[in-house]
Amino acid sequence: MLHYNYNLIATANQSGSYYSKPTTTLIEQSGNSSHGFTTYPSTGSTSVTTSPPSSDSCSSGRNSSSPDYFVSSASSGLSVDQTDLTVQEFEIVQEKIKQEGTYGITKPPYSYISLISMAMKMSPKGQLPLSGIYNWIMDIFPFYRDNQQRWQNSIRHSLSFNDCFVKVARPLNEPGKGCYWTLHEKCGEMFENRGHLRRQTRFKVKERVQPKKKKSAHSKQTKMEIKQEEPDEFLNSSIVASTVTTAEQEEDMKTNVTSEAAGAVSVSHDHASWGETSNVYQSVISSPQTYEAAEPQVSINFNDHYPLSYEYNDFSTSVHHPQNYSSESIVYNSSGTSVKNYDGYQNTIYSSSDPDSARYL
DNA sequence: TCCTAATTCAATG
DNA sequence: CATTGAATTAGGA
Repeated sequence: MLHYNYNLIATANQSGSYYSKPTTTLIEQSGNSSHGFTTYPSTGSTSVTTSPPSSDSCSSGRNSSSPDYFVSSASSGLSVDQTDLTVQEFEIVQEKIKQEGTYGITKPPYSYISLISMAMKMSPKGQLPLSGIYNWIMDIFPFYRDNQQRWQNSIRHSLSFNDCFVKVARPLNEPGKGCYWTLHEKCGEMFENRGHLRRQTRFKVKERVQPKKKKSAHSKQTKMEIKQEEPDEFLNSSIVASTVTTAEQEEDMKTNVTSEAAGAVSVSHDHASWGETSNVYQSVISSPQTYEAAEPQVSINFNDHYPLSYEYNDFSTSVHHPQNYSSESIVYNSSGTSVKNYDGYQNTIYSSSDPDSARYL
């Protein structure tokens, strides 16, 4: 079976790692495959543990040229873990890439939420700066090399709005701006059932209660419910501090995600701007909390987030991308941010608002 | 058809 | 870059 090879190449240097985009090569795979994408081990139906960056598989001392950094159960002949549909989605993406050289210019059938999740899960540390998310998306899905202003704004909105994404402070001695983003340790597989377009339920850590009633309260707000408050300790649990998801926390999560706790609830305020219990509409915003920096006490070099360079086949530079996209290597600086941009890539093949794009998939 | 998740525009810090 | 609001679009039960 043919697979793209995303071998890790240990060529990181002190000035930071970089991605290189080598020439396209297909490698013959037998048995276990190099999947090309990676996810964290899925340990259960309710949790994808966003493991501390320090335990990222990328830095676990494997042979640098071994593709086993990328784990695939789907193409190994084993049954696919139902909780790990992300892997399956990746398989689909890869198939598409194999056929067409790139995912193609069509709009991928994934929501921004799922794109962000994929990018994070694929990254060596499970966390990426905003620019890293942008670049990953553009690398894999050429569609998003257009209309950047629009969708990138949406990405930012998604990151801020959804509790499943949490900020991780940039290590103190690491230059660069912006923080890292990672998945909440207990957001689970958000797209368990079916596609990656719409989740059944939004993952919420804690309901943000509207601090003050805006006048002109709208009709939409009539039908609201009060959801159960999450224990403070849950809210405050550091995402980098706990690898283990306790049974209790599992319960919390389930409750959190699915409950509508009739007649809840004592509200404990740990954020000044959170008002009293009241109705919530869809604008329940996550706490603007920033988690502790990853491995703050560990010596940090610039390669912490991209400890190793890796190269992958250049599916994004194949036949289907417009000519004005040059395929030179993407070089990531110390913060994992690509210095390459697609600014010159404003072709007009698409309108991102083209509702019909997906039908070509 | 309804509920609400997702997207978009855009103001503000 | 990040947060938030509001309006709109759209997935899918």
